Amino acid sequence: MGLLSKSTEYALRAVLYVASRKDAKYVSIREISDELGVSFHFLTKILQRLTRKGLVVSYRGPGGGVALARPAGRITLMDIVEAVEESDLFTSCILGLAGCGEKKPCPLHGQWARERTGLGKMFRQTTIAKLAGHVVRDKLRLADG
Amino acid sequence: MGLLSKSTEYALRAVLYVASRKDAKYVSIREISDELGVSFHFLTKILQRLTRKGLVVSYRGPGGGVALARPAGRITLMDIVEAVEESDLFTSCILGLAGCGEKKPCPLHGQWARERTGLGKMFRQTTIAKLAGHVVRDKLRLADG
DNA sequence: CTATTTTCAGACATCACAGTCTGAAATTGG
DNA sequence: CCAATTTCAGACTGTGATGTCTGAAAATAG
Repeated sequence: MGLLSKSTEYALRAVLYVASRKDAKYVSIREISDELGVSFHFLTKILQRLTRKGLVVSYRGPGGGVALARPAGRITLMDIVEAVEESDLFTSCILGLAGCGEKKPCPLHGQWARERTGLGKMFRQTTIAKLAGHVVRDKLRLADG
Repeated sequence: MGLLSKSTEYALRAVLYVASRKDAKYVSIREISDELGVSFHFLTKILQRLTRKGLVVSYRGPGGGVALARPAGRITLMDIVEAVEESDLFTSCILGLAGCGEKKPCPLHGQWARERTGLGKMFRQTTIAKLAGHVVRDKLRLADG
């Protein structure tokens, strides 16, 4: 099992792509799906979710597309993950036990809680701006290959 | 998305349960599924996988059931995960990009690689014996509630 | 040998995620 | 107004993980 769902992977890649071309006003979903090599219609649904959540703004018609709703430096990975992913990786028990916590821990609770905290910190502290800058400077790819 | 699949969660809980009752020679799958509160038939399939992989030995007939194939101190969480889980969480790209690695990293590669290493260490260094001991000593539960 | 208990094996059903398709609504440009 | 472009909306299908069911095979006890 991957850490993130396909939907979340695509959402992150799409947002990073948009951020990495901040010269453009709106970036069309068709361009994004072509560049990322993913299904146009599927990506459309995912980006609509981000639009409804207010992370992205969209515009219809020629020259339209999507753009970030706020500066990339104020959007974190966690913002995207929470908007798309439903199950909460950062609070649930690694053995899937309901009610696992400090009071009634599962045998792995302590160790998993530590790892989970580190992961959460990474997602909360990393901004789209930082990664998009990384992409532009080092010419990193957002597609397979 | 959870970190582990349901199958892997059940496998870990079942193995921990068996290890925590090391007085018994064989523990029947019926007893395990009752104690864990999971489907008997589903758990049977998962334990058969562990049997085929050589982590567990089984015996049919009255008084039969499953037992650990080697001392719990020589079975790690990683052993179980690798036997049940197919996709490899500990080597794949967090954005799902094929060919992501040190040479052609995705923008998140560095950060994810660090977290991933910590996770892998936890799974590789933690033995069933340690956790089962934890369960027995502190009377921890392996079922919901 | 017979009946019971248990794992083994595989078919089948169910469900969520992933992906496809068609058409409506909005916007632009001529 | 008209045609083209693009997002929005939702129905539909495919696929793999999850879960259920039935019966065979092995072992035990009487």
